[in-house]
Amino acid sequence: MISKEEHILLHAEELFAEKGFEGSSTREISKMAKVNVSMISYYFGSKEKLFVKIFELRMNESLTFSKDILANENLNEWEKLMIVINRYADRVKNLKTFYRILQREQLNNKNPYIAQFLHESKKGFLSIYSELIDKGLEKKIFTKKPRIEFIHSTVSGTIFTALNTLPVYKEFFEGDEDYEDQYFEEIKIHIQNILKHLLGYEEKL
Amino acid sequence: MISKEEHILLHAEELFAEKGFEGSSTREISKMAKVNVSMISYYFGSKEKLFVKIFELRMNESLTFSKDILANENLNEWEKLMIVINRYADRVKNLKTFYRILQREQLNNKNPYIAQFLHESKKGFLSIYSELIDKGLEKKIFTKKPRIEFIHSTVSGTIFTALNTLPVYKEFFEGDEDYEDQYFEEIKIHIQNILKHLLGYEEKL
Amino acid sequence: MISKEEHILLHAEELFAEKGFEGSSTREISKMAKVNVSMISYYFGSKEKLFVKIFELRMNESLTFSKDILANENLNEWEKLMIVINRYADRVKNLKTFYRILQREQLNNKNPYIAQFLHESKKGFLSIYSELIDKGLEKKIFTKKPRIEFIHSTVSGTIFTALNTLPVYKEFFEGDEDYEDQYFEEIKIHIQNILKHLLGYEEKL
Amino acid sequence: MISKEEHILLHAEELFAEKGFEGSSTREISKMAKVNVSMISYYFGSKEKLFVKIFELRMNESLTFSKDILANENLNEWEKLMIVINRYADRVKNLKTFYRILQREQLNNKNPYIAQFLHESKKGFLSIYSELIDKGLEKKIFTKKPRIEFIHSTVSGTIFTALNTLPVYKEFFEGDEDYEDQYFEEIKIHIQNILKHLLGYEEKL
DNA sequence: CATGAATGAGAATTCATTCAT
DNA sequence: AATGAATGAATTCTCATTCAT
Repeated sequence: MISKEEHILLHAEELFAEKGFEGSSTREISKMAKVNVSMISYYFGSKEKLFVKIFELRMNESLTFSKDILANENLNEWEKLMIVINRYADRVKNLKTFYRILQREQLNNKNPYIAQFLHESKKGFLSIYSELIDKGLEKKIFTKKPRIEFIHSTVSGTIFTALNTLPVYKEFFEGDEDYEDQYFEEIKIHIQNILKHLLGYEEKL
Repeated sequence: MISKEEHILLHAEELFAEKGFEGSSTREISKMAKVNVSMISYYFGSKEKLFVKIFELRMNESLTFSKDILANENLNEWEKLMIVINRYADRVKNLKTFYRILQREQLNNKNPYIAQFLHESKKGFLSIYSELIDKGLEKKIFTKKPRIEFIHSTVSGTIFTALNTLPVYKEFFEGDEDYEDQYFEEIKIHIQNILKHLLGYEEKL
Repeated sequence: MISKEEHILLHAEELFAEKGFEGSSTREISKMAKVNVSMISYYFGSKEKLFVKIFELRMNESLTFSKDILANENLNEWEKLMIVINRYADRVKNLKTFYRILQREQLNNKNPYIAQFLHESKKGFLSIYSELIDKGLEKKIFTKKPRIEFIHSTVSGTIFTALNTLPVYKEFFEGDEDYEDQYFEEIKIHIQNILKHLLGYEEKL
Repeated sequence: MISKEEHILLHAEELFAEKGFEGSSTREISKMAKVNVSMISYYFGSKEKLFVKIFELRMNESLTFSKDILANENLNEWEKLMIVINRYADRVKNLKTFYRILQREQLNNKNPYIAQFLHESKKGFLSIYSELIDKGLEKKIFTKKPRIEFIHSTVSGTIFTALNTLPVYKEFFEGDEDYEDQYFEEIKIHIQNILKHLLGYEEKL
């Protein structure tokens, strides 16, 4: 059974994704969640605190996301990198709603708490890429040393642009109903292909 | 000499970039532009019309953007592609402010006029990529046929993510004051590198 | 105990009667009703909806007004006609405030909903007059057949002009404080007198 | 050749008739008259002074209206009364626009100058009716002495209600395009008929 | 714990008028 | 004498939040 609080939160996430923070009114949230307006202040303190709560919820879900992978001794660096990126792509696809909010917030830089969050999260990815690539080079799995920023810009950028532009792609290429799912699978391979090239990685037989 | 109308428009662009459409109040715009609040309605009709005006202004600036390049008979497809992409990257860098607004509007889909604009603009890029790549393949300049969507996702995504994440990169890699300009020059080469790989293009000596 | 909503409505009616819709500001209404300005939007949605609400309230009060009289088998057509007109005159006198608004709205034709309302209401009176006079002629109670429009113009016109011009009459003829009440009683007899003449009706002994 | 001032005035009259004083903005007036907004303040001082100017213009046109008739020794009182009333009806019909404004202003009582004007005008009619009826009774042309207020209420009321309700009449009785002109001619006879009855006047052969 | 009526600050816009030219 | 750009007061309405129950 879902709690009333969570119920509000999920509807709020949806509305924030669609209309942004300022564009979403507490009235509309409360109408969608079919609760009284005052419930938002009651449960979360304020509209802004509700917003932050959504962030915390989703971000915490992915906190332990990569640590275990990095620590796994049965995987080599290329495999680890692929798992991190594939999981990331899946996550973005599955939490479309939330990642819309996140992208907007990246542009906003308004709420300092969230800004900090995003900042750290990005630095986290940069560290992971740094560590994996350095180790891979040491082990000679990788033969080229690219700028980490480029890796990040291309990986994240490709995933998010794919997500945001999908409807246009679908129309332009007259895709069927499975287009989206297929596209997201193939884009992982596309990224993998690019990374192989950038890192000079050769799959062994 | 800059007109009062243009003066307001430029300040509005800045604020919209920073806080979004809903997040920017006419009061604040007028305060920034040091004019009376009513001037916005007076010159533009409404806050929304001002917003659209900014769009029209910037988009019209880039209307004839690519047509002349495609028509140029002295360039081969690879060269054309590079020029289109490099110009795009430069433009995004130079009009940072506007492209923040544009990115947000991509997420919003609220104003139907602007939504249409963006939609067409994207389809325009897809056509250009399609045409150039097909011709390049015909002429055997390119040896691989990638999905056009992938090209678009990666090119646009890399540029925009670079733009948005630059402050984080700068901090993480302790970049100096020239970091930004250098980064934007190098990212063009990075994209070029990826495209060479994806298209199977080999530079002739 | 009167509700806050009704309280606002009554004060608004008064102000609308005095100054018209456009001439009455929400601020002034709220000041008169001693409530916060936002209460008007809160309770009624908008100033205009409040206005329409007043109309609906007063018009609904008089909906069943005439039907029961027309159906009464113990009254002849002359008696029915007199009751309809006398009730109308009384109503106009008792709801002076509302009928000021109504008269103005007749001149305005702005709000389509209200325009429709008034249109139907007038057609209702024309039907009643038509029916009663035709039946009265059939039964030979009436001996002359006047144009229904004339009956309507004269009956309604006399009542409303009396209402609007009363202060002038009172001053001109130096009426005492009972002048108004007496006048309204006598004007009913005056109308009756005219109608007897127009319909060729002879009271039987 | 019409002056610019008069040009504005006529367009303003039209708009005031349609939307009332508060409902008509100087911008709209200026747009209708195809002049700059500031012209209204420039020529008339203010919107309100323009409004009063319209009143003065139309009222002055009818100032000498009745005096000459009353003084005419070749007409008896009944004939004079008929001329006064017929002219009034014609005037109301011909200056529909202005009389819409006037009727609204009767309900408003806002501008004290205009209120005074209307007050005096009505008292003027009451005097004329008084004088003519008293003299007619002296001369035994009239055999009944009605209340002057009733005469006024019925005459003015019938004319104005006819004017305002004509569209409804036309629809209800499916009148053709000449309906309005015919109606206004017949209503004069209708009023004459009523007055004969009220004054006990018998036409001599 | 939960509600919903009520609040007042702030939003965008329209308005009549003024002022420099 | 005439213009039109510019003004700031006032308008209606929406908003997040509070408070009594």
